[in-house]
Amino acid sequence: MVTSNGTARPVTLRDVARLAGVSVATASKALNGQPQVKAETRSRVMEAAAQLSFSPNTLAQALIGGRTGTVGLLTSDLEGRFSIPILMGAEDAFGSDQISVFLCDARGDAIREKHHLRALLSRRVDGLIVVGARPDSRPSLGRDLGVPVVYAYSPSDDPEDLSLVTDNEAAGRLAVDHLISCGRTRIAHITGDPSYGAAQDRARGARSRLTEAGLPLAGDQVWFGMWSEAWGRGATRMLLRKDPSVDAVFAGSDEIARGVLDVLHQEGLDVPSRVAVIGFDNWEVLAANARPPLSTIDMQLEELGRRAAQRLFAAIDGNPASGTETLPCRLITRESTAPLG
Amino acid sequence: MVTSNGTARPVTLRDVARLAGVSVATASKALNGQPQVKAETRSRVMEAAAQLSFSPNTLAQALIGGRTGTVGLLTSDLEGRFSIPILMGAEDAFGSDQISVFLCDARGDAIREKHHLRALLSRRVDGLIVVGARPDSRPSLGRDLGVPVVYAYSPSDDPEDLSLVTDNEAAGRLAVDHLISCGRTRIAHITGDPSYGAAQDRARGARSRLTEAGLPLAGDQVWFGMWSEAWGRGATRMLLRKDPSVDAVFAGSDEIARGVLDVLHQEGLDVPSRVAVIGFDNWEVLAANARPPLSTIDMQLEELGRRAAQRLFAAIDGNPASGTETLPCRLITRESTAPLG
DNA sequence: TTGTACGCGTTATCAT
DNA sequence: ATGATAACGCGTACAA
Repeated sequence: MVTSNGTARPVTLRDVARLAGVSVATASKALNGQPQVKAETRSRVMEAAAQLSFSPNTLAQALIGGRTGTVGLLTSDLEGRFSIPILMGAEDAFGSDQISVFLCDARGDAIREKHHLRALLSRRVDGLIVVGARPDSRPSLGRDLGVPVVYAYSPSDDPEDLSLVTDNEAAGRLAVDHLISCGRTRIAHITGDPSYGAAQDRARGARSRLTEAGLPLAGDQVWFGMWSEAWGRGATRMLLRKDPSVDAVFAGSDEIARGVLDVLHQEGLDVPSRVAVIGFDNWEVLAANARPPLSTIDMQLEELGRRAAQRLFAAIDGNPASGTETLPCRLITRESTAPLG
Repeated sequence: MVTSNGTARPVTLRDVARLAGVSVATASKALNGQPQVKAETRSRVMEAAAQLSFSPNTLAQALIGGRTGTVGLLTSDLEGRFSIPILMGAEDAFGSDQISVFLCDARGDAIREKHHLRALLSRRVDGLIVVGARPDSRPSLGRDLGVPVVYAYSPSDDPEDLSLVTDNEAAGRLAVDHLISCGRTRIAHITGDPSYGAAQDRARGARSRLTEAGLPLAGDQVWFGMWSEAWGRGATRMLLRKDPSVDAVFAGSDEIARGVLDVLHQEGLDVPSRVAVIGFDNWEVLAANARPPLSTIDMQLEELGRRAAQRLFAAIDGNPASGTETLPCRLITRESTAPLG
């Protein structure tokens, strides 16, 4: 572990100044592009810096400037697949702006979250993004943290906070709208855990679009259950028994959709000619590799993460916002939905 | 954005000292549990600190101590599912030791990686963990970074670096061993991209275990292809045509295994009574929800991440290691493998 | 054009 | 037991 100055100590501006034969102040000015420095001096300093592969100690800079150029990303559920794209989008947006990201996973534990929060604040992060595990509201971190906070995916329960969420109701409308435009008239909805606000919102959107079109809900009910493939299979069997005439299924997740497809195959009902199926999440591995490839709704979570980063920027720069901002979902059409033959 | 001291400025030790009516030096000692301070004074300081909800500025501490208590996590592929568990394990191990983690995603781009590396070094991280996207060797970051580095999943191409990888050859042996112990004698191997060292290693392990047992490789070849469900389907069809007597399939990934299951169902071959299937990765959503639930190999990536963190600790504390350390995989038995009726 | 001096917040050393 | 002071690495107002 020997650095370029031949010791274990990192290279400092003093080392550069000494090598260039100037004072630290001049070295600082030269490297920071201040105009009041002779061209030849500047190049001598730059050369020295390069030779020692000097990189300024960000901590010292932060201590002066009051800004650390860091933000905290507080997630409750890294394992779940929803956090990741959001996190990627945010990381991407920050990375291009020279901001470094502290990652903290609270694992759904409030104690651990408090702990991480303290750590982040003592590191003087310039702001925080809180990424929830599920699309329901979560407790606010409070109003007086000293740094701006943006909530993504899970909105804060304090309306004064700024939250960014996906528009689940519109997504439900979108899915059903697509099935209708494929000429389907016997549309069913199989979805997951009814305690999820998102499940309710999507169902409401689906119902309202059906009503608009004067169409019934096939099976006469929304099939709530669990977010699993197995439930998709079970619900489909019940649905087919109750209403064999169904010609389209809107599934609340791609996992559920995979279960739906499985049973439709077993029953010899072709997709999409006999029954169209649309999923939710656009979880590529599941959706793109389904047989047939699955049409689905994309929540554009990476975009949500990017947007959260932008909002945080603005707040850091003194332009805070508040309230809940809703982002649209996008329809992805693959082969599991098509116009009726 | 008003902090507890009534201004926009974070609370400093001076504020605490003033409120407690002591000097900053004494306040510091009191809060840091130094013995040479009167009990009553200490409690007065603690109270003041609590009242102002003071938290020490880590930057200033780091500036003195030379240690920042931060590490960089440099990943090349956040999207891929292999980085996440490793990252979780590392974050977990660090979190419990008061270390904060900078997350950087290079997105497989060497330029971006260099960029992030510079940023991390200028933030004076105490160490780095480099998480690769695929289990093949990758270019070393170099020997003279000034901080210790641990490579996880993708080993460094410099043997002087410390790398932690999974034992793919042993994993291949393990999978086949399990199928043999289920009484299977016509075992085939369908796997992914042959340019992956891991694919080759697993295949080698599988072959060597078969040879030991005096068993042939069903289908007379390893079916290399792609890491996709579709390839699993295609390869299985070819396999069944070439060798209908096959009674077990070792799939190189759970995705491939899902494709295998799909075709076996279509062909009316029951799993596991007629054909046993074992996957690889223990990707829960795919494996646990398969029909039937899939036996598979778990790479214990979270443990690998934790281990990487430990090794980095040791190196930071002056006990560096080097070379490649290999971690074992674990067999997960579910219902897709069982003794022959 | 260059150098000196101070401050950022904290800890450690040395007096008191 | 407490306080004044230096030091960490850098940027910047000010003096030269």
